[in-house]
Amino acid sequence: MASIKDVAAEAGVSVATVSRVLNDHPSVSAEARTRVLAAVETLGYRPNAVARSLRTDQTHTLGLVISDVLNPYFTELARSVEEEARALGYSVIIGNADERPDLQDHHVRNLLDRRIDGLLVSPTDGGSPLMLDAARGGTPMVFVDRWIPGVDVPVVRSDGRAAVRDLVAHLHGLGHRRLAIIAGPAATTTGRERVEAFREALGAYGLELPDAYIGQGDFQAESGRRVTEGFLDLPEPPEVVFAADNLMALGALDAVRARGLRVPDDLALAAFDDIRWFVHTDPPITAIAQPTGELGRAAVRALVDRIEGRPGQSVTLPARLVVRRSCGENPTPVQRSTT
Amino acid sequence: MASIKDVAAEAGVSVATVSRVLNDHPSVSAEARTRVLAAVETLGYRPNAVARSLRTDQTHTLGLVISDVLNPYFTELARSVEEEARALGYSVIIGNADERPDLQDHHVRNLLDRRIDGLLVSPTDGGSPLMLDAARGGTPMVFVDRWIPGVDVPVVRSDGRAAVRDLVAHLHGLGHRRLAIIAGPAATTTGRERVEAFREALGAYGLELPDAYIGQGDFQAESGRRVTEGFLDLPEPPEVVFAADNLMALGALDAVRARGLRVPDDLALAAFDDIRWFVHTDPPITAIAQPTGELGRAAVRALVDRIEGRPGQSVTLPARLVVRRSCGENPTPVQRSTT
DNA sequence: ACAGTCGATGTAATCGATTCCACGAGGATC
DNA sequence: GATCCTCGTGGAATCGATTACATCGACTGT
Repeated sequence: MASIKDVAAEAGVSVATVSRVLNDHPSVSAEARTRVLAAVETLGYRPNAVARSLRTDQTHTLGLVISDVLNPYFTELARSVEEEARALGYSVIIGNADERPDLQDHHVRNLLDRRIDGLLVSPTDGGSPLMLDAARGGTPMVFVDRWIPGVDVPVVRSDGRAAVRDLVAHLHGLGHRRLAIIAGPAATTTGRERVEAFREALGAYGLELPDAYIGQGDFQAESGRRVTEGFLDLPEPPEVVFAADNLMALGALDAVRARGLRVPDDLALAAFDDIRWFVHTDPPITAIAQPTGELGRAAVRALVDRIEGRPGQSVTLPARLVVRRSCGENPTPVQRSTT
Repeated sequence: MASIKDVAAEAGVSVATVSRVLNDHPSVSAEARTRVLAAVETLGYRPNAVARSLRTDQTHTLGLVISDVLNPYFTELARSVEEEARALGYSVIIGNADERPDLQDHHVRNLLDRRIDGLLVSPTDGGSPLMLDAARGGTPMVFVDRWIPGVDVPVVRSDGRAAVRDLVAHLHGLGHRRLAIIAGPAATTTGRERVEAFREALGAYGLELPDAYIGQGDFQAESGRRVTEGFLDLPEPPEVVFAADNLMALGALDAVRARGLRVPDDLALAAFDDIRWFVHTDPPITAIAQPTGELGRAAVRALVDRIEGRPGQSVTLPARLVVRRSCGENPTPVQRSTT
């Protein structure tokens, strides 16, 4: 592969001049510029990004560590992140943690070794030593969706509190009184927050959230299935299950189906995170939708701000309830005004 | 960030010795090794992968350019690719082409500039000049799922012919005679092949595939919706629609639903690529399942073989039909023996 | 006419690693 | 006791870019 020296030789100039042309530095003669450009063309030369990064100490690359690529919420997030990053002149390297802290650490380390300019993380746990060091250390960082408390890093996320209240209002209106939740890992902020928001919303109606109605999941489908089976085995099973993400909702559907039961007649179902398939499931699933694309874009903007020396804002956007038929028929149209 | 020089100073040895310890070169004294390791520990030193790559001309990185991250088939592929690559000591950088040739070229160029060790591509088109150059040029390359004919690059893919025959047998057995297909772009191999396989299979039953029953899609949901609407507007609409991927099947569902029609009574539906949600859609969707994980792993093995100087085999694995209820009730269990 | 300025260019240092080569000490061989 | 290896080590070149600094010619202003 041709290097800058080859181009310089071909054009009959020094490597400095070639570099100047490539980075369009002002003081290059038109003459030299055309000769260099011609040489670049004939040799099919492309600058070596590795060498360039070593010298400039910039990779123009963002690292994105997401919790699970198989979760449509995170792929949508990843897509919007890449899109916005590209628009701002950055590439993105994605690391998939599969909800495993060890894998998450592996990717963070790998990205740091590659000297990415900044890191976008949706942490799967409360923060390993490595993650905390990275956050405190030099690398610009932004949390997206989930975050780690007590660390001075901007957070871009969505607030589901109001939407959860709307959901509970909807469920209560349909006559449901025994409401259960499939929670995410307590080590994650979204794992805890969604339970708390649910409990608070229930409280407003004088309802309790007994421990038996809090199933411990891990944001993966299999745990949703397992927890739902547990609920169904209870002497007094819940009337509604609220899954804290879409994959656990899928697992819940598997469990209900395996028993030959029906949603919503035997068990109503709602989920956090809306995905396109929820429109076509049997029945269509009531869900809380996050402004995923906007979240991804805002996160990139915040990170690039930090990288380029500007402050870098935390952002919180509201989620909203999308009512479908999985919690009961003839739903009262409870929608929040925010779009 | 600490460099190898800092470590050398801290340990009281030369950088050469530090490098030897880090790459466990045999001729280093136990004494020096422990001193270096201690210095590494106290400084929290991590080798700069950029510098290392520049010197060794190896990045231990694979590029993966996929057609669409929002397509669950490709995310599953990406996941298995990353998994196998990690097991073999490589990282993966994913580029999402969104089914757009220009974006695909952007990512290929970007990956080449980063001097990745090898490239895994599922091309969105017949091959841009850049792609062809890359294939012929030095970079080891392997095609996965889709490929470009006439280029000497190993191909790892799945053969759906037998499964499509099974599908048509199933449909014919249910009494369907007017069968339509939502095709992928003619510029992609999978776009063409699936139509051809379908046509051939129909031929075996003396059925035609008229042009009006071939809808041109682009593997995205919106095109599936549009094409299906066209089918429904025909004076003699088809009885079955076979979508060449899962996203176009989603679009077809949208279209059917928008008209207040029902699957399979008003229109039967089948899809290429099986996904977990197909079990829970209304009705569950009959699909052709690819051994996606195995495909990804085989592709990585082939690519790493090439990178490390071994031949690099093409691999073709069979797909299989999974019958559900979207083509009609009481299905004859047509299953191929292969798992 | 001469000093000063400016624009274009080249030389060389530099980024952080790897690795060839030379060198010195110590042990084995005769 | 001289020679020859072997082993551990350090110095320095190298990878492919960027960029500070020096140089040189031409032009300008007085």
